[in-house]
Amino acid sequence: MDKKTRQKEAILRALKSTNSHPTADWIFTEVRKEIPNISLGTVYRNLKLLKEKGDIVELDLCSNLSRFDSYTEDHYHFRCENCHNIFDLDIPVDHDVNKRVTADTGYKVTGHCLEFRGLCKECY
Amino acid sequence: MDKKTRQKEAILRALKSTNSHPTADWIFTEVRKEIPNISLGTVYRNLKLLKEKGDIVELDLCSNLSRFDSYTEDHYHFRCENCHNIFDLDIPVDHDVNKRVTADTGYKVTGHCLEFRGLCKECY
DNA sequence: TTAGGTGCAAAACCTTTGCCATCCC
DNA sequence: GGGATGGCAAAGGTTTTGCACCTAA
Repeated sequence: MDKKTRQKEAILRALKSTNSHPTADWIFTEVRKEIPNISLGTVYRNLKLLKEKGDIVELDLCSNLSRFDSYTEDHYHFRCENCHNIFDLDIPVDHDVNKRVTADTGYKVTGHCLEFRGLCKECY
Repeated sequence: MDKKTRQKEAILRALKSTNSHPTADWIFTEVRKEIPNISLGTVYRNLKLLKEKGDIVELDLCSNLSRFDSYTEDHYHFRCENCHNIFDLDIPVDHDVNKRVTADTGYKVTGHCLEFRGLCKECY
């Protein structure tokens, strides 16, 4: 298993050539310049292999994933990795961290998203 | 605009009846008990309307969204809300926060995901 | 009366998978 | 040779959209 192939090497090279956290489709477009008949399925399969091997990571990013809540106050979440439930956390939201990161990085930070993960009380 | 309809009211009621952060499909299943011929499209449309009105929120949760990175060290990200680029942040990762939240909440926290947002240096 | 909402189905996306050919080890 | 991989296309899952009909105000 884990053969070295042109496709896999080109995918890894494309990923290393950027720090823009690309999507599979971006990588596909990029690699196709070199291997015009590579298929998107191959890109997905190799990204999966590279991830399993630890050469790359699939990023945990925050985004609206069509999960809804009628509780509209700003709060943090905890996700159980066993039962996959998401729980509201009753801990204070750190609003000052936005200012601190703005000062530290130069980006104009207006908000943040923080999620904890592990095992819930039932699954522990 | 913003008419009151049976469908919209049932959707909001379903959402208020739970704190499980449901998906559109869960809401669809739930509301269908009351309005058997409601369509999934209507659920999506009303969730969008309710969100715009501020009655509900669509949650910002962390997840693997098929964005990849060859930089495998643990680090935080900043997302520009104007140009939508994602930048690596060169600030220390707070590993202790997992322990603190474990102590405060009773959940067994083993990791967290933190993302900042706002405007990047170019867009500011 | 009429702008906005609904149901239905099709389209649009994105990701995975099955199949068979092909390529390395 | 034979298991791993690739190309292709079809299948899956989720969300959006076009359209004709309906309904609340």
